[in-house]
Amino acid sequence: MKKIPIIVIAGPTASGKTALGVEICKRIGGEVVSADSMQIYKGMDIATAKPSPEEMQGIPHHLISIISPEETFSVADFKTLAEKAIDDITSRNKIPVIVGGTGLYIDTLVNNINLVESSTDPAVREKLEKRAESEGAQALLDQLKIIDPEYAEGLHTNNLKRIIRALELWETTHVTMTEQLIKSREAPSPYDTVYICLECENRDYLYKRINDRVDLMIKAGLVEEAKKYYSMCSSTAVQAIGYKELMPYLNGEKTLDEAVESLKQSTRRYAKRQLTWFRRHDEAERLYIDKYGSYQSFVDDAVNIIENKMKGNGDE
RNA sequence: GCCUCUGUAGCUCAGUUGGUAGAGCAGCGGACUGAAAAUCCGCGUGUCGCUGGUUCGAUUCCGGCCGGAGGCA
Repeated sequence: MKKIPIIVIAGPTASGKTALGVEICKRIGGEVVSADSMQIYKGMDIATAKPSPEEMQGIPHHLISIISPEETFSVADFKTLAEKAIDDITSRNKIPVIVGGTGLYIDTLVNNINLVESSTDPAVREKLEKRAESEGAQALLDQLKIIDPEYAEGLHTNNLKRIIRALELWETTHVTMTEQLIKSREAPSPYDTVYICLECENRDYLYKRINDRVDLMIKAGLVEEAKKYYSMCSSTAVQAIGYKELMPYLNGEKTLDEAVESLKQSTRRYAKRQLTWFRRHDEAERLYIDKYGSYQSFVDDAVNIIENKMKGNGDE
């Protein structure tokens, strides 16, 4: 069966993925599929640095601002929606360009990780959380050791979220995490992927871009946006970097400057984690954003890589 | 000008009765399968201001110099 060509533009926050994605779409006839766990939410525009209509330059963008901040969202939801978007795009003879910084979402989609169905249950999760409070995380980990020793082996006692998730998976489906890790990978990926990863040789360069962008967000009205949306955010949406860091200021516990500093720091740490995630992709083509003399040469390089790779893939 | 205090990690500071040093924060590395902008794990990164002296050995004691803070004139 012929594989579907897709392009991935990954990289840390503030590395220029959005702009590059649009440029690539213009050159090769593509449409953007956002792989961003927070841009998915309506209204949270400034905090998540969503592209404005002008920045989109007429290129269709999928999976941005499609669900309410009150709703929860997960990788599984993302995969379903992204597959639909890809079908839609390819049916119109356009190329899907996956742009985003949520590594888990991207890899789940691209590698066609098939997650077991109906494996979440808020009630089960809550019950496990309560048990962890009364009995301690170690008790849960001990239980997991009996159910799924292999997976439990790699978990630290402090990693309560993962312990709970593994137990939840078992209680709702009687599939162990170890089984899911294997089964989920059995189906081959339907995609021929050109994976481009934005990197930065000098970390300070990226950090400066982050700091500057946070300052711009504040000027653009991030504080007002936080007041408007923070209280209605679901357990997923509250995790966004931007509002929670400003709350101490809005509650009078910190000055605005202090809150902004901590917002910048959270963003820098996030970028670092993203870099770690994408670093493991040996197959990805890396573009170092601080190594180009002009924006034009940067875009040219990216397009060249894509065209060469796609030609190569087509020959196979 | 004199007196006092002070100089140790990127920052704030501990400390060594003389055997080249350690906390917090910052930072760095890693993991990641339905919360992932989340969550978790690991790692001191150092001319102890400079320079002489005493000593087997000085970041530590003594002298001088330089920088900083305060006080008296």
